[in-house]
Amino acid sequence: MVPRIDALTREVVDLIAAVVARYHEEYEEAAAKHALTGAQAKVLALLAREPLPMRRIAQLLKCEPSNVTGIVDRLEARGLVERRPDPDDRRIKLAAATAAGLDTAGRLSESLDFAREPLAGLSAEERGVLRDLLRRMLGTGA
Amino acid sequence: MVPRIDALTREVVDLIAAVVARYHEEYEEAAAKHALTGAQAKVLALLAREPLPMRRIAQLLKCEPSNVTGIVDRLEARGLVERRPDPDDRRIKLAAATAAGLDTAGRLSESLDFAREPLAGLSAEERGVLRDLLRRMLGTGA
DNA sequence: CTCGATATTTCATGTTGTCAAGCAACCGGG
DNA sequence: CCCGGTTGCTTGACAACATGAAATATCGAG
Repeated sequence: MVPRIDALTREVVDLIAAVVARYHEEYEEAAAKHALTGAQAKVLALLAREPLPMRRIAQLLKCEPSNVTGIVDRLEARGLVERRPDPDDRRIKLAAATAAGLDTAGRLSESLDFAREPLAGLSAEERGVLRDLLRRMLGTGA
Repeated sequence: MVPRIDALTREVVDLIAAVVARYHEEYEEAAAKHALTGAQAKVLALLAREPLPMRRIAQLLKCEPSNVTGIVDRLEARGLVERRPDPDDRRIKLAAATAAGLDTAGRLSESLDFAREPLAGLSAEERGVLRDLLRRMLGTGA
């Protein structure tokens, strides 16, 4: 039998759940401000950094490639993203942010206030401690 | 020039994003183990604590009541949840977990390993520090 | 009793997600 | 070269989730 979770761990898990809920809420809200869904905002943010093959987007989003087709379709229909051929492999289609897409992505990341808001109450030193703890939490992955 | 968000805060935000992504992944996975979707698991977990009016579920899920109708429909079709009349107000329908629902909810929460896995690497003292930092992050949002 | 507010459902619609099937293009061994 | 297997993407059918508007039933105040 698995040992029971102690009260402290339980509380930390609940706090993490609260952080997750709040992060999501703010992310969707920020995306909606630009008439984007969460998934669309995520893809646009990825493509604002560099063009990516459809397959790669699916890997990063942990979903099926056929799903990415639809999301990119909608972004493309709004002129935020375009599909380009890959010069080295004609099977591959590179999704890339257009100028309008880059602009939207920029304004989107500015309105992601999750950064400033909840972390504002912590000192630089405390943020450093938090960073180290989160790093170690994520470090040993499965 | 002073960046809008310093590098340390940026990194903490990225780490939080990673935690959020991982939390979701594991939550969906745990739900899928019991043939539930994430939304269904969430509602079932709520109802395992106490019966709730449809409207209240919608508030807790931050979605429209009409959406809850469908989710509860699916849970009810599988015998995990039932709708009861509210003795005090005949407009209200109380969604309540059945015995089977309570059983599933119990096994579900056991398989939510997010607790043990990533936190296992931290000492009790470190978990205490993490708890305090998260509390303050969520506290007032000031 | 009547009127407005509340609780839920139904319907239409759109987005996200899966899976299976299909097509085009790459790549290896003959 | 060509052939067969693999890879990358799209299409189609379908389910779940989400919203908004409209319908129904009930409550509560005047």
